[in-house]
Amino acid sequence: MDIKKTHDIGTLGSSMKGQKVVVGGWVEDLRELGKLTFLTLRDVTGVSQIVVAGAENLQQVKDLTRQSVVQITGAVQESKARDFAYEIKAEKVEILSRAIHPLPIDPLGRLESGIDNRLNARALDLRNQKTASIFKIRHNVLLCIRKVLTDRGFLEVSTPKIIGSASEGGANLFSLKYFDKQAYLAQSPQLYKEQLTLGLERVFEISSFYRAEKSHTVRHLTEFTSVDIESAFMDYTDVMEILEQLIVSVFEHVEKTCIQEQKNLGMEIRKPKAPFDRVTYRQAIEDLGKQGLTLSFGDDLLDSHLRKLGEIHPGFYFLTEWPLKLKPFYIHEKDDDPEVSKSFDLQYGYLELSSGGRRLHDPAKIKARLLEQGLDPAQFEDHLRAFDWGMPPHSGWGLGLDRLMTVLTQIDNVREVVLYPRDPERLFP
RNA sequence: GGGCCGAUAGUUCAAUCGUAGAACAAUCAGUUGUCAACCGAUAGAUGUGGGUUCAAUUCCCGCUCGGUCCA
Repeated sequence: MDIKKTHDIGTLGSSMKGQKVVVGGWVEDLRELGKLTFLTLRDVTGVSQIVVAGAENLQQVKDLTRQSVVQITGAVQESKARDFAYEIKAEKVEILSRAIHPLPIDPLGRLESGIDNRLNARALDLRNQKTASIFKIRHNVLLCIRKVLTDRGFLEVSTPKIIGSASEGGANLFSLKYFDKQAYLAQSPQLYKEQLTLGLERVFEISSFYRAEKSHTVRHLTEFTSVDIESAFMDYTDVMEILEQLIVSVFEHVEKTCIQEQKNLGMEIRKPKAPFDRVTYRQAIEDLGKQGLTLSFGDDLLDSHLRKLGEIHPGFYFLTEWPLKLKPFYIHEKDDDPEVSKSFDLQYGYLELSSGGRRLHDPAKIKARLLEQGLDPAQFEDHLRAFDWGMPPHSGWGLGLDRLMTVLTQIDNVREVVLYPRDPERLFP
Protein backbone atom coordinates (compact mmCIF):
# COMPACT_ATOMS: atom_id res chain seq x y z
CA MET A 1 0.00 0.00 0.00
CA ASP A 2 1.21 3.45 -0.93
CA ILE A 3 1.57 5.68 2.09
CA LYS A 4 2.81 8.71 0.24
CA LYS A 5 1.04 11.92 1.20
CA THR A 6 0.74 14.48 -1.57
CA HIS A 7 0.34 17.31 0.94
CA ASP A 8 0.87 18.24 4.55
CA ILE A 9 -2.32 19.66 5.93
CA GLY A 10 -0.64 22.98 6.63
CA THR A 11 0.01 23.47 2.91
CA LEU A 12 -3.64 23.15 1.91
CA GLY A 13 -5.91 26.11 1.39
CA SER A 14 -9.26 27.16 0.00
CA SER A 15 -7.55 28.28 -3.20
CA MET A 16 -6.97 24.61 -4.02
CA LYS A 17 -10.65 23.94 -4.60
CA GLY A 18 -11.23 20.86 -6.73
CA GLN A 19 -7.68 19.58 -6.38
CA LYS A 20 -7.22 15.95 -5.50
CA VAL A 21 -4.98 15.34 -2.50
CA VAL A 22 -3.75 12.53 -0.30
CA VAL A 23 -3.33 13.50 3.34
CA GLY A 24 -2.52 11.48 6.41
CA GLY A 25 -2.72 12.08 10.11
CA TRP A 26 -4.46 11.38 13.37
CA VAL A 27 -8.19 11.53 13.98
CA GLU A 28 -8.57 14.23 16.54
CA ASP A 29 -12.33 14.24 16.66
CA LEU A 30 -15.22 12.70 14.78
CA ARG A 31 -18.87 13.56 14.50
CA GLU A 32 -21.32 11.08 13.02
CA LEU A 33 -24.49 12.46 11.51
CA GLY A 34 -26.01 9.31 10.11
CA LYS A 35 -25.30 9.46 6.41
CA LEU A 36 -22.46 11.91 6.92
CA THR A 37 -19.41 11.84 9.17
CA PHE A 38 -17.00 14.66 9.89
CA LEU A 39 -13.45 13.94 10.91
CA THR A 40 -11.03 16.43 12.35
CA LEU A 41 -7.65 15.30 11.09
CA ARG A 42 -4.34 16.56 12.44
CA ASP A 43 -0.82 16.14 11.20
CA VAL A 44 2.21 17.94 12.54
CA THR A 45 1.57 20.92 10.27
CA GLY A 46 -2.07 21.60 11.00
CA VAL A 47 -5.64 20.50 11.24
CA SER A 48 -8.36 20.00 8.66
CA GLN A 49 -11.89 18.72 8.32
CA ILE A 50 -12.68 15.61 6.33
CA VAL A 51 -16.20 14.90 5.10
CA VAL A 52 -17.05 11.25 4.74
CA ALA A 53 -20.18 10.14 2.86
CA GLY A 54 -21.32 7.09 0.93
CA ALA A 55 -22.08 3.66 2.32
CA GLU A 56 -18.63 2.16 1.78
CA ASN A 57 -16.67 4.99 3.35
CA LEU A 58 -19.12 5.33 6.22
CA GLN A 59 -18.65 1.64 6.95
CA GLN A 60 -14.88 2.28 7.13
CA VAL A 61 -15.22 5.02 9.75
CA LYS A 62 -18.05 3.39 11.68
CA ASP A 63 -15.84 2.00 14.47
CA LEU A 64 -12.95 4.41 13.99
CA THR A 65 -11.41 5.58 17.26
CA ARG A 66 -9.88 8.95 18.07
CA GLN A 67 -6.12 9.18 17.56
CA SER A 68 -6.19 6.41 14.97
CA VAL A 69 -4.03 7.00 11.92
CA VAL A 70 -5.83 7.42 8.62
CA GLN A 71 -4.96 8.31 5.09
CA ILE A 72 -7.53 10.21 3.12
CA THR A 73 -7.71 10.53 -0.64
CA GLY A 74 -10.12 13.23 -1.68
CA ALA A 75 -10.77 16.60 -3.19
CA VAL A 76 -10.49 20.00 -1.57
CA GLN A 77 -13.80 21.81 -1.42
CA GLU A 78 -15.32 24.85 0.19
CA SER A 79 -16.56 24.29 3.70
CA LYS A 80 -19.70 25.51 5.37
CA ALA A 81 -17.99 24.94 8.68
CA ARG A 82 -17.40 27.81 11.05
CA ASP A 83 -13.89 26.67 11.97
CA PHE A 84 -12.55 25.56 8.61
CA ALA A 85 -11.98 27.63 5.50
CA TYR A 86 -11.94 24.50 3.34
CA GLU A 87 -12.43 20.78 3.81
CA ILE A 88 -11.62 17.53 2.06
CA LYS A 89 -14.39 15.40 0.65
CA ALA A 90 -13.11 11.87 1.14
CA GLU A 91 -13.10 9.56 -1.84
CA LYS A 92 -11.08 6.88 -0.11
CA VAL A 93 -10.55 6.34 3.61
CA GLU A 94 -7.76 4.01 4.70
CA ILE A 95 -7.14 3.15 8.32
CA LEU A 96 -3.40 2.69 8.80
CA SER A 97 -3.35 2.16 12.54
CA ARG A 98 -6.03 1.91 15.18
CA ALA A 99 -5.74 3.61 18.56
CA ILE A 100 -7.16 1.70 21.49
CA HIS A 101 -9.91 2.99 23.62
CA PRO A 102 -9.86 4.18 26.30
CA LEU A 103 -6.61 6.09 26.02
CA PRO A 104 -4.85 6.78 29.33
CA ILE A 105 -5.20 10.54 28.91
CA ASP A 106 -7.31 12.85 26.82
CA PRO A 107 -4.84 14.03 24.18
CA LEU A 108 -6.99 17.02 23.28
CA GLY A 109 -6.62 18.34 26.79
CA ARG A 110 -10.32 19.07 27.13
CA LEU A 111 -10.02 17.27 30.43
CA GLU A 112 -6.54 18.12 31.58
CA SER A 113 -4.91 15.04 33.07
CA GLY A 114 -2.54 15.17 36.02
CA ILE A 115 1.15 15.36 35.27
CA ASP A 116 1.79 11.82 36.46
CA ASN A 117 -0.69 10.36 33.98
CA ARG A 118 0.61 12.57 31.23
CA LEU A 119 4.23 11.62 31.82
CA ASN A 120 3.29 7.96 31.86
CA ALA A 121 1.79 8.48 28.40
CA ARG A 122 4.21 11.17 27.28
CA ALA A 123 4.33 10.23 23.60
CA LEU A 124 0.56 10.55 23.45
CA ASP A 125 0.64 13.73 25.53
CA LEU A 126 2.50 15.37 22.65
CA ARG A 127 -0.69 15.18 20.59
CA ASN A 128 -1.96 17.78 23.02
CA GLN A 129 -1.14 21.05 21.28
CA LYS A 130 -0.28 22.70 24.55
CA THR A 131 2.36 20.11 25.33
CA ALA A 132 3.64 20.07 21.74
CA SER A 133 4.02 23.86 21.91
CA ILE A 134 6.41 23.58 24.86
CA PHE A 135 8.73 21.39 22.84
CA LYS A 136 8.47 23.50 19.72
CA ILE A 137 9.57 26.43 21.85
CA ARG A 138 12.38 24.33 23.29
CA HIS A 139 13.56 23.56 19.78
CA ASN A 140 13.63 27.26 18.97
CA VAL A 141 15.49 28.06 22.17
CA LEU A 142 18.20 25.55 21.24
CA LEU A 143 18.34 26.89 17.70
CA CYS A 144 18.82 30.41 18.99
CA ILE A 145 21.46 29.46 21.56
CA ARG A 146 23.51 27.65 18.91
CA LYS A 147 23.25 30.61 16.57
CA VAL A 148 24.18 33.26 19.14
CA LEU A 149 27.16 31.33 20.49
CA THR A 150 28.37 30.33 17.05
CA ASP A 151 28.19 33.97 15.94
CA ARG A 152 30.31 34.86 18.97
CA GLY A 153 33.04 32.47 17.80
CA PHE A 154 32.22 29.53 20.06
CA LEU A 155 32.64 25.98 18.81
CA GLU A 156 30.16 23.30 19.86
CA VAL A 157 31.83 20.32 21.52
CA SER A 158 30.80 17.07 23.17
CA THR A 159 32.57 15.83 26.28
CA PRO A 160 32.27 12.41 27.94
CA LYS A 161 29.33 11.61 30.15
CA ILE A 162 30.97 8.43 31.44
CA ILE A 163 33.89 9.54 33.53
CA GLY A 164 36.52 7.67 35.50
CA SER A 165 36.92 9.97 38.46
CA ALA A 166 34.74 12.35 40.36
CA SER A 167 35.27 15.72 38.72
CA GLU A 168 34.38 18.19 41.45
CA GLY A 169 34.52 16.08 44.55
CA GLY A 170 32.60 12.86 44.88
CA ALA A 171 29.24 13.97 46.23
CA ASN A 172 26.07 13.63 44.19
CA LEU A 173 27.56 11.47 41.47
CA PHE A 174 25.83 8.45 40.06
CA SER A 175 28.26 5.58 39.98
CA LEU A 176 28.11 2.77 37.50
CA LYS A 177 29.99 -0.36 36.66
CA TYR A 178 32.22 0.11 33.65
CA PHE A 179 33.18 -3.50 32.90
CA ASP A 180 35.50 -4.22 35.83
CA LYS A 181 36.10 -0.57 36.67
CA GLN A 182 34.28 2.04 38.70
CA ALA A 183 32.85 4.88 36.65
CA TYR A 184 30.52 7.82 37.18
CA LEU A 185 28.02 9.85 35.21
CA ALA A 186 29.29 13.37 34.62
CA GLN A 187 27.52 16.10 36.55
CA SER A 188 29.13 18.84 34.48
CA PRO A 189 31.62 19.25 31.63
CA GLN A 190 33.60 21.62 33.86
CA LEU A 191 37.09 20.13 33.70
CA TYR A 192 36.88 19.16 30.03
CA LYS A 193 35.61 22.50 28.84
CA GLU A 194 38.36 24.28 30.75
CA GLN A 195 40.99 22.07 29.13
CA LEU A 196 39.49 22.69 25.70
CA THR A 197 40.13 26.43 25.92
CA LEU A 198 43.81 25.81 25.38
CA GLY A 199 43.16 24.20 22.03
CA LEU A 200 39.90 25.71 20.81
CA GLU A 201 39.81 28.95 22.79
CA ARG A 202 36.00 29.32 22.87
CA VAL A 203 33.76 26.27 23.28
CA PHE A 204 30.20 25.45 24.23
CA GLU A 205 28.29 22.28 24.93
CA ILE A 206 24.59 21.52 25.20
CA SER A 207 24.08 18.18 26.84
CA SER A 208 22.51 16.09 29.59
CA PHE A 209 24.28 15.81 32.92
CA TYR A 210 23.49 13.87 36.04
CA ARG A 211 23.16 14.67 39.70
CA ALA A 212 22.33 12.02 42.29
CA GLU A 213 20.39 14.34 44.55
CA LYS A 214 17.25 13.05 46.17
CA SER A 215 15.59 16.41 45.83
CA HIS A 216 11.99 16.19 44.89
CA THR A 217 11.01 19.71 43.95
CA VAL A 218 9.56 21.41 40.89
CA ARG A 219 13.02 22.57 39.83
CA HIS A 220 15.32 19.57 40.33
CA LEU A 221 15.89 16.62 38.04
CA THR A 222 18.55 13.92 38.27
CA GLU A 223 19.11 14.21 34.51
CA PHE A 224 19.09 17.75 33.25
CA THR A 225 20.20 19.69 30.21
CA SER A 226 23.00 22.13 30.67
CA VAL A 227 24.29 24.80 28.32
CA ASP A 228 27.95 25.38 29.09
CA ILE A 229 30.46 27.82 27.69
CA GLU A 230 34.13 28.35 28.41
CA SER A 231 36.32 30.97 26.87
CA ALA A 232 39.98 31.86 26.99
CA PHE A 233 40.91 35.51 27.39
CA MET A 234 37.66 36.46 29.04
CA ASP A 235 37.02 37.54 32.59
CA TYR A 236 33.87 36.69 34.51
CA THR A 237 32.27 40.00 33.62
CA ASP A 238 32.76 39.23 29.91
CA VAL A 239 30.98 35.89 30.07
CA MET A 240 28.23 37.48 32.19
CA GLU A 241 27.59 39.86 29.35
CA ILE A 242 27.43 36.98 26.88
CA LEU A 243 24.95 35.20 29.11
CA GLU A 244 22.82 38.29 29.44
CA GLN A 245 22.78 38.88 25.70
CA LEU A 246 22.00 35.23 25.10
CA ILE A 247 19.00 35.31 27.43
CA VAL A 248 17.67 38.44 25.76
CA SER A 249 18.17 36.92 22.30
CA VAL A 250 16.38 33.71 23.28
CA PHE A 251 13.36 35.62 24.59
CA GLU A 252 13.31 37.83 21.53
CA HIS A 253 13.61 34.90 19.14
CA VAL A 254 10.84 32.91 20.79
CA GLU A 255 8.64 35.98 21.14
CA LYS A 256 8.89 36.51 17.38
CA THR A 257 8.89 32.97 16.01
CA CYS A 258 6.57 31.04 18.34
CA ILE A 259 3.37 33.06 17.97
CA GLN A 260 1.00 30.09 17.73
CA GLU A 261 2.79 28.28 20.55
CA GLN A 262 2.34 31.26 22.85
CA LYS A 263 -1.35 31.28 21.98
CA ASN A 264 -1.64 27.54 22.65
CA LEU A 265 -0.02 27.99 26.03
CA GLY A 266 -2.11 31.04 26.81
CA MET A 267 0.92 33.17 27.55
CA GLU A 268 2.98 35.97 26.13
CA ILE A 269 6.73 36.11 26.11
CA ARG A 270 8.17 39.46 27.04
CA LYS A 271 11.78 40.16 26.32
CA PRO A 272 13.69 41.16 29.48
CA LYS A 273 15.73 44.35 29.49
CA ALA A 274 19.50 44.26 29.64
CA PRO A 275 21.59 45.01 31.58
CA PHE A 276 20.29 42.86 34.42
CA ASP A 277 20.89 44.08 37.97
CA ARG A 278 24.23 43.08 39.42
CA VAL A 279 24.06 42.46 43.14
CA THR A 280 27.15 41.46 45.06
CA TYR A 281 26.94 38.81 47.74
CA ARG A 282 27.91 41.45 50.33
CA GLN A 283 25.10 43.70 49.17
CA ALA A 284 22.70 40.76 49.25
CA ILE A 285 23.40 39.82 52.86
CA GLU A 286 23.14 43.48 53.80
CA ASP A 287 19.72 43.67 52.11
CA LEU A 288 18.67 40.47 53.87
CA GLY A 289 19.85 41.91 57.19
CA LYS A 290 17.48 44.84 56.70
CA GLN A 291 14.68 42.29 56.23
CA GLY A 292 15.56 40.64 59.54
CA LEU A 293 17.51 37.73 58.04
CA THR A 294 20.93 38.04 59.61
CA LEU A 295 23.82 36.41 57.79
CA SER A 296 27.58 36.55 58.19
CA PHE A 297 30.01 36.74 55.32
CA GLY A 298 30.64 33.16 54.22
CA ASP A 299 27.18 31.80 55.01
CA ASP A 300 25.52 30.07 52.09
CA LEU A 301 22.20 31.44 50.93
CA LEU A 302 19.33 29.11 51.74
CA ASP A 303 16.17 28.78 49.78
CA SER A 304 14.39 31.16 52.14
CA HIS A 305 17.10 33.78 51.59
CA LEU A 306 16.91 33.44 47.83
CA ARG A 307 13.15 33.78 47.99
CA LYS A 308 13.48 37.01 49.91
CA LEU A 309 16.09 38.28 47.43
CA GLY A 310 13.74 37.26 44.63
CA GLU A 311 11.11 39.57 46.11
CA ILE A 312 13.59 42.45 46.18
CA HIS A 313 14.82 41.68 42.65
CA PRO A 314 12.01 40.16 40.59
CA GLY A 315 13.08 38.91 37.17
CA PHE A 316 16.65 38.36 36.07
CA TYR A 317 19.57 39.54 38.16
CA PHE A 318 23.15 38.52 38.79
CA LEU A 319 24.33 37.58 42.24
CA THR A 320 28.07 38.20 42.08
CA GLU A 321 31.31 37.92 43.99
CA TRP A 322 30.50 35.06 46.32
CA PRO A 323 32.82 34.16 49.20
CA LEU A 324 35.60 32.07 47.75
CA LYS A 325 35.06 29.30 50.27
CA LEU A 326 31.52 28.69 48.98
CA LYS A 327 32.80 28.10 45.47
CA PRO A 328 34.48 25.07 43.86
CA PHE A 329 38.27 24.74 43.77
CA TYR A 330 38.62 26.04 40.21
CA ILE A 331 37.12 29.47 40.85
CA HIS A 332 39.46 32.46 40.83
CA GLU A 333 39.76 34.84 43.76
CA LYS A 334 39.46 38.59 43.35
CA ASP A 335 42.84 40.25 43.05
CA ASP A 336 42.11 42.97 45.61
CA ASP A 337 40.03 40.82 47.97
CA PRO A 338 41.13 37.16 48.15
CA GLU A 339 38.18 36.17 50.38
CA VAL A 340 35.89 36.99 47.49
CA SER A 341 35.64 35.16 44.18
CA LYS A 342 35.23 36.22 40.59
CA SER A 343 31.95 34.40 40.37
CA PHE A 344 28.29 34.94 39.66
CA ASP A 345 24.95 33.23 39.61
CA LEU A 346 22.21 34.27 37.24
CA GLN A 347 18.95 34.32 39.17
CA TYR A 348 15.37 34.62 38.04
CA GLY A 349 13.69 35.68 41.23
CA TYR A 350 14.58 32.93 43.70
CA LEU A 351 15.48 30.47 40.95
CA GLU A 352 19.14 29.86 40.13
CA LEU A 353 19.53 29.55 36.37
CA SER A 354 23.25 29.70 35.88
CA SER A 355 26.52 29.72 37.71
CA GLY A 356 29.86 30.83 36.41
CA GLY A 357 33.07 32.70 36.94
CA ARG A 358 36.69 33.24 36.21
CA ARG A 359 38.72 30.05 36.60
CA LEU A 360 42.17 29.55 38.06
CA HIS A 361 44.75 28.83 35.39
CA ASP A 362 47.80 28.57 37.65
CA PRO A 363 48.22 24.87 38.55
CA ALA A 364 49.99 25.68 41.82
CA LYS A 365 46.99 27.69 42.97
CA ILE A 366 44.61 24.94 41.94
CA LYS A 367 46.57 22.35 43.93
CA ALA A 368 46.48 24.59 46.98
CA ARG A 369 42.71 25.03 46.63
CA LEU A 370 42.17 21.31 46.20
CA LEU A 371 44.03 20.62 49.45
CA GLU A 372 42.11 23.40 51.19
CA GLN A 373 38.86 21.69 50.19
CA GLY A 374 40.03 18.28 51.33
CA LEU A 375 40.48 16.94 47.79
CA ASP A 376 43.48 14.95 46.60
CA PRO A 377 45.44 16.62 43.76
CA ALA A 378 46.58 13.17 42.66
CA GLN A 379 42.98 12.44 41.67
CA PHE A 380 43.11 15.40 39.30
CA GLU A 381 46.44 14.53 37.71
CA ASP A 382 45.06 14.15 34.17
CA HIS A 383 43.30 17.46 34.45
CA LEU A 384 46.20 19.33 36.01
CA ARG A 385 48.66 18.19 33.34
CA ALA A 386 46.84 20.35 30.81
CA PHE A 387 47.63 23.39 32.93
CA ASP A 388 51.32 22.95 32.11
CA TRP A 389 50.67 23.10 28.38
CA GLY A 390 49.88 26.78 28.09
CA MET A 391 46.55 27.18 29.83
CA PRO A 392 45.13 30.62 29.10
CA PRO A 393 43.17 32.65 31.63
CA HIS A 394 39.56 31.67 31.08
CA SER A 395 35.98 32.06 32.27
CA GLY A 396 32.69 30.33 31.65
CA TRP A 397 29.28 29.39 32.92
CA GLY A 398 26.73 26.61 32.95
CA LEU A 399 23.07 27.41 32.33
CA GLY A 400 20.21 25.09 33.28
CA LEU A 401 18.23 24.83 30.06
CA ASP A 402 15.23 23.13 31.66
CA ARG A 403 14.93 25.86 34.27
CA LEU A 404 15.26 28.51 31.59
CA MET A 405 12.39 26.81 29.78
CA THR A 406 10.17 27.05 32.87
CA VAL A 407 10.92 30.76 33.14
CA LEU A 408 10.30 31.32 29.44
CA THR A 409 7.01 29.43 29.33
CA GLN A 410 5.91 30.51 32.81
CA ILE A 411 5.39 26.88 33.77
CA ASP A 412 6.13 25.96 37.38
CA ASN A 413 7.22 22.35 37.11
CA VAL A 414 10.46 21.50 35.30
CA ARG A 415 8.97 18.08 34.45
CA GLU A 416 6.59 19.81 32.07
CA VAL A 417 9.39 21.09 29.87
CA VAL A 418 11.41 17.86 29.68
CA LEU A 419 10.14 15.05 27.47
CA TYR A 420 11.02 12.14 29.73
CA PRO A 421 12.06 13.63 33.06
CA ARG A 422 14.14 11.70 35.57
CA ASP A 423 13.72 12.43 39.23
CA PRO A 424 14.54 10.30 42.28
CA GLU A 425 11.28 8.39 41.86
CA ARG A 426 10.73 8.39 38.14
CA LEU A 427 12.83 6.10 35.96
CA PHE A 428 10.13 5.17 33.41
CA PRO A 429 9.15 5.66 30.67
C1' G B 1 15.95 12.32 54.55
C1' G B 2 11.72 15.34 56.97
C1' G B 3 6.82 18.17 56.92
C1' C B 4 2.05 18.94 54.68
C1' C B 5 -1.78 17.29 51.13
C1' G B 6 -3.77 13.42 48.31
C1' A B 7 -5.16 8.31 45.98
C1' U B 8 -13.09 7.11 44.07
C1' A B 9 -15.27 4.89 36.62
C1' G B 10 -10.59 5.32 30.98
C1' U B 11 -9.99 10.77 32.31
C1' U B 12 -11.36 15.15 35.40
C1' C B 13 -14.05 15.87 39.72
C1' A B 14 -18.23 15.17 43.71
C1' A B 15 -20.28 12.64 48.11
C1' U B 16 -21.01 9.57 52.44
C1' C B 17 -19.80 5.37 58.95
C1' G B 18 -25.60 2.52 56.14
C1' U B 19 -28.19 2.00 47.88
C1' A B 20 -21.02 6.00 45.71
C1' G B 21 -23.02 10.91 41.72
C1' A B 22 -21.67 14.02 37.49
C1' A B 23 -19.01 15.71 33.12
C1' C B 24 -16.02 14.14 29.03
C1' A B 25 -14.67 9.51 26.60
C1' A B 26 -17.08 4.48 25.41
C1' U B 27 -21.30 1.07 23.66
C1' C B 28 -26.27 0.78 21.25
C1' A B 29 -30.35 3.47 18.59
C1' G B 30 -31.69 8.09 15.62
C1' U B 31 -30.02 12.14 12.61
C1' U B 32 -26.76 14.84 5.22
C1' G B 33 -23.58 20.29 7.53
C1' U B 34 -21.46 19.04 12.16
C1' C B 35 -17.48 21.93 14.08
C1' A B 36 -15.82 20.69 22.45
C1' A B 37 -22.55 18.41 17.34
C1' C B 38 -27.40 17.05 19.15
C1' C B 39 -30.80 13.35 21.12
C1' G B 40 -32.45 8.84 23.89
C1' A B 41 -30.71 4.45 26.28
C1' U B 42 -26.63 1.21 28.30
C1' A B 43 -22.23 -0.05 30.77
C1' G B 44 -18.19 1.31 34.02
C1' A B 45 -14.94 2.99 40.20
C1' U B 46 -13.47 3.67 46.30
C1' G B 47 -4.55 2.00 45.65
C1' U B 48 -2.78 -1.95 49.31
C1' G B 49 -2.41 -4.52 54.26
C1' G B 50 -4.17 -4.21 59.11
C1' G B 51 -7.25 -1.98 63.15
C1' U B 52 -11.79 0.42 65.40
C1' U B 53 -17.18 -0.48 64.41
C1' C B 54 -23.36 -3.91 64.03
C1' A B 55 -21.56 -1.62 59.53
C1' A B 56 -15.51 1.55 56.72
C1' U B 57 -14.85 4.17 50.44
C1' U B 58 -15.52 7.45 54.83
C1' C B 59 -12.23 7.16 61.30
C1' C B 60 -7.01 5.29 62.90
C1' C B 61 -2.06 2.92 61.70
C1' G B 62 1.51 0.74 58.20
C1' C B 63 2.91 0.23 53.02
C1' U B 64 2.95 1.76 47.90
C1' C B 65 2.27 5.62 44.60
C1' G B 66 1.56 10.83 43.46
C1' G B 67 1.61 16.25 44.43
C1' U B 68 4.03 20.07 47.17
C1' C B 69 7.40 22.50 50.53
C1' C B 70 11.96 22.09 53.22
C1' A B 71 17.04 19.99 53.90
